[in-house]
Amino acid sequence: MRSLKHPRAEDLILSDVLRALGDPVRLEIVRMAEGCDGLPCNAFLEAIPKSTASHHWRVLREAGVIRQVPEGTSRRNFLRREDLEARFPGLLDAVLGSG
Amino acid sequence: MRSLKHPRAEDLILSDVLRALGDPVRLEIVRMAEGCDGLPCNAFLEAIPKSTASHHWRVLREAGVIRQVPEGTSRRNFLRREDLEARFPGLLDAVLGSG
DNA sequence: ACGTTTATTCGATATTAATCGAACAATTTG
DNA sequence: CAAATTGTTCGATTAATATCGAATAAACGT
Repeated sequence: MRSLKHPRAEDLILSDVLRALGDPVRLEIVRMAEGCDGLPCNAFLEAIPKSTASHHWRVLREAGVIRQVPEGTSRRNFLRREDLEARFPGLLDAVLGSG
Repeated sequence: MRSLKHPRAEDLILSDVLRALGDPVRLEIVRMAEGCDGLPCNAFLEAIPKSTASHHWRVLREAGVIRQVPEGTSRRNFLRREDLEARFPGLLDAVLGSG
């Protein structure tokens, strides 16, 4: 369960980030992740099945929106605020700040 | 060729806007539209076929990113800056400002 | 009316993406 | 080692999207 590939900050691609965020479910995930650093992947397992959630976490990770850190059998999810800010200044704030 | 449906500013949906922008071709269109108010739809017809371009303009229009104003047999395309700014402050600038 | 210009719509195809159950993998704990 | 916990991967299905040529439509000029 190791080997989680994360793109480097300087390799983030804007259209990939926007597409990752351009899905209602993932937008919900990201909003939930805001202010909840270290959120586990099953954060809202009553709402959607494990495999679906896993898929969305993966899309977010591969786009560089979140970073996943294994911890036991679980893993903690972090928004890549600094990396996103460095590459696309103001973007994450704009996305999170909007109702 | 009339009846171009545009969503109202207050009805813009963030995930729709992000998905519209989350495509390399459309991002290119929007970047080109920046500073080129009134761009016609065939702005870069050497690059992509008419029908494909029309499709992308439509996605952008229906998401509320651009406004299309008929003018003769053509139509002028405008970024909906104010509307986007009112609904999602900082978003468009962040998208356009990033390399 | 006719042709030209500009753009949309249709139809078909191909690709990508979302969903979710079942099986599997990795880690921790007893 | 066995069981429990947490996620991933597989496989299948369904839905959405991208692409583009050909036909169509609308507005304009002559």
